[in-house]
Amino acid sequence: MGLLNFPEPYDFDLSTARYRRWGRDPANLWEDDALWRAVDGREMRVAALDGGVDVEPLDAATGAAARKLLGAEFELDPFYAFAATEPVLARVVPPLRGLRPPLAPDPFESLVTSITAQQVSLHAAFAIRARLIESYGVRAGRVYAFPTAERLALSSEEDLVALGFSRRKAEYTLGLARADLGLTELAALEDEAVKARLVELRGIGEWTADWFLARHLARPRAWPAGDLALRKAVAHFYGDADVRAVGERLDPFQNLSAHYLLAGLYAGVGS
DNA sequence: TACCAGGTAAAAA
DNA sequence: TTTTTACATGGT
Repeated sequence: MGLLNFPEPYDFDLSTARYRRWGRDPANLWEDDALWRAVDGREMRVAALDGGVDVEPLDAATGAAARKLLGAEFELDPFYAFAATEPVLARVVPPLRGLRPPLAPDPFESLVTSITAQQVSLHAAFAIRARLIESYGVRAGRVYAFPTAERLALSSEEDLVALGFSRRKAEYTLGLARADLGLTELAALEDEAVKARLVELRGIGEWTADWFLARHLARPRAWPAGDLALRKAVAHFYGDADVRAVGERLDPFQNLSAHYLLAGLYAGVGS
C-alpha cells in the first residue's frame, strides 16, 4: 500500500467523475473503483484511501505523476475564501468541496485530445479517442500510454480517418505529430504568450489553447469563454450575463470557477 | 429520422 | 472585413 501525501481537502470520487461520465478512456482508465494510467511504461493504480490517495506502485515517478494527474497543484483554500464572497459560487462550491480538476499530464496528449473534442459531443470524442489510443498507444497492464507524437507521425491521414477523425482533424493531428513543437517550453511563458504560440499551429484555436492553459498548465486565470458547456453553465447560474464579463468577476480564480460551474451543472447543484 | 454536440479554417459575400 | 460552410461520430 502506497499512501501518497496529498493536500487536503480532496474528494477522490468527485474529482474523478470526469472519467466515468463521457465514455471509456483507455489512457485514464476507470476500473475497479480506481484510476489506472501508464507512467514510464508501467501501470499505475490510483485509488481513494482514508487520509489520502493510494498509489501502486509508489515511487518518485508515480508519485509525481499522480500528483499532477489529480490536480494537487491547485490551491483550494484561497479559492474557497473567494467563493464565499461571490453569490453564485457561494451556492455552487460548498457541495463540491474537495473537487480538484484532473490534469492532462502531457502537452501533446492534451492538444490531440482537444482536437478530437472539437465541435462534436464528448461522447463521440471519447469513442474516437479511445480507438486512437488502442491503435497507437502502448499497453501497460490494463491501461494504455497515450500515443506519442513519434508514433502518430508514422500513421497516415487515411489511418486516422478510419478511426473516425474528420479529414481536417486528421491533418491537424498529423501536423502536430510531425512538427517540432517544443511544447514543454510553453510552461515558462505567460498565459497570453502560450495562447499566441499555440494558435499559430493549424487546428488550434482559442478554445483549444484555453483548455490547454486550464487542463495542462493549471493556470489559475484560464477561462475557456468560447466553450459551449461553460456557456451553458454560466447561463444556468448567472442568467444571460456575458461569459467574458463573468470571467472578469471571477478573477483570479477563473480556472477553478469554470470547473466548479461545470461540475455544478452536471451534479444539479442548486436545483 | 433528424438534430445537436465542451471548434476551426477556408470559402464566399 | 464579416458571414457562411464543411466536417464525421454518437446519443437522443
